Amino acid sequence: MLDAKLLRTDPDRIRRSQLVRGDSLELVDEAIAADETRRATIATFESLRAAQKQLGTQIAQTKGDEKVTLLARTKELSLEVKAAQTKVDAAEAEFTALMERFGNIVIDGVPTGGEDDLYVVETNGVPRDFVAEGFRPRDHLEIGELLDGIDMERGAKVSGSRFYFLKGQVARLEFALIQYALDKALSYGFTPMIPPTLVKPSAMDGTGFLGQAAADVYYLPADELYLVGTAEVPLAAYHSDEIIEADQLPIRYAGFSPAFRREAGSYGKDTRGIFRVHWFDKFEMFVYCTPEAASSEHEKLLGFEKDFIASLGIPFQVLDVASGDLGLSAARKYDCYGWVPSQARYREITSTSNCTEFQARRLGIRMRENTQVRPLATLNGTLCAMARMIIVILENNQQADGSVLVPLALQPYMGGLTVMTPASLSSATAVASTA
RNA sequence: GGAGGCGUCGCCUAGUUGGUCUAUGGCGCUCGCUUGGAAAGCGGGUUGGGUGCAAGCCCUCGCGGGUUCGAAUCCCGCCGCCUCCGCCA
Repeated sequence: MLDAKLLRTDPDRIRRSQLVRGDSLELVDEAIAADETRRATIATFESLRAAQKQLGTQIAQTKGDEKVTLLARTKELSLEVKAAQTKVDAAEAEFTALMERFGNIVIDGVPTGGEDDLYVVETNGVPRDFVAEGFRPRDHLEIGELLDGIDMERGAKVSGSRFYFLKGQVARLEFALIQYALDKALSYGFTPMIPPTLVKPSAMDGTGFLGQAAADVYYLPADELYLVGTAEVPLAAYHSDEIIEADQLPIRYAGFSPAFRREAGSYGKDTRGIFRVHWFDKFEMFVYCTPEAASSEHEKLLGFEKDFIASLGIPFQVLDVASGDLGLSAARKYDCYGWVPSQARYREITSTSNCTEFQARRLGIRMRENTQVRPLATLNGTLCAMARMIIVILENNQQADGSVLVPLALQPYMGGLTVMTPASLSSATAVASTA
């Protein structure tokens, strides 16, 4: 939600943002008109209501004939107040409906363009040269199957397409990632959280996922609950309708949860393996801070993501996401793309968004600074999306025989295991390395 | 799931025969006086939101409807919490 005042004080700021987002400019004028209508109806209502109150006070103080005289006047006034109230409700509803169609104001400096415009900010690490090493890199599914660690067929049998089982060594790899991510989050100063995965419509809507992204969300009509696509939703709604003292900020949570996505509109896209799935587990960072600190917090979140990815030895790029591809809530977004050898390109593995006050306004989250109460800023960032991190680990660390070296950082979390080995290879190796 | 009770401005609380409730008191917080400094004491302030330069005005007693000239107070629905029972990781 945008600041309604901005419509009156600086509509051009909104227009500029709409332009680079590729969103409607007419919407701005419609909203301004609706705002004026709304304010007029409110003014009418308030003056009528004031008159009614005054009359009511007089009635309470009088008796007898005088009271009867006063009462005779009240009925009509009451009807007028009710009519005015109805108009206010209608005008407010129309205004709100228009306001909810606005995406967040894009921060100056965000590159303009759409989904296909990739602005690479930096490249980190060097992809392995498999040609020089003399073998064709397998893709993650092939490796996963050799390790007897990813089972798509049974995933489909049990739950349908885009579902999977992680098994044995790869399941263990996820557990290691979870534990490692937790320790990393603690070292970054985050409070660990395990949030609910089913949320009410208000939480889903407040975080901006019921707008253009609504078709991508699982819904349980019998219970009026949504399955979250990210822990961002419960972590943002956690402080909804609260006022937080400014000296408590920033608040940093790292939430672990499953993420459910219908992937509507991505039929036929990334159908192989666990790159694009209906469910995966994820460690998500979430920050509440002052609007003034939002940009620097955003850089910090990006820094944590880079540190995490680099610590696992994955080559990656950082992208400054173009204005037209920001989604509803983000004012700026950085994606980290990890190197995927089988595709010989970088693919998205993490994403961090600065939502400024946009989500906070929708969710009623404010901060008190001295005597002033105003919306705060919220930011989110992926610490570790398990499925995709498993993909890049398996592919980047594979060896010619199908075994996979465990990243040094994860070895302590896998009981010292240094290599994941296909069942077809000598079991002596596996036994020796787990010992 | 069944039965009953409750839901007031940070916390606790008054209010329940509908009308000056523009919501009482305490705690906490805060400002001032006092003090060498502090405590105590005394005095003021303290729910949020909208609008306005301001004074002010309007909204807000879990949420949403209704009755009424008028609702914290009466009625209906919903939500949440507590107690007991049933079921169950």
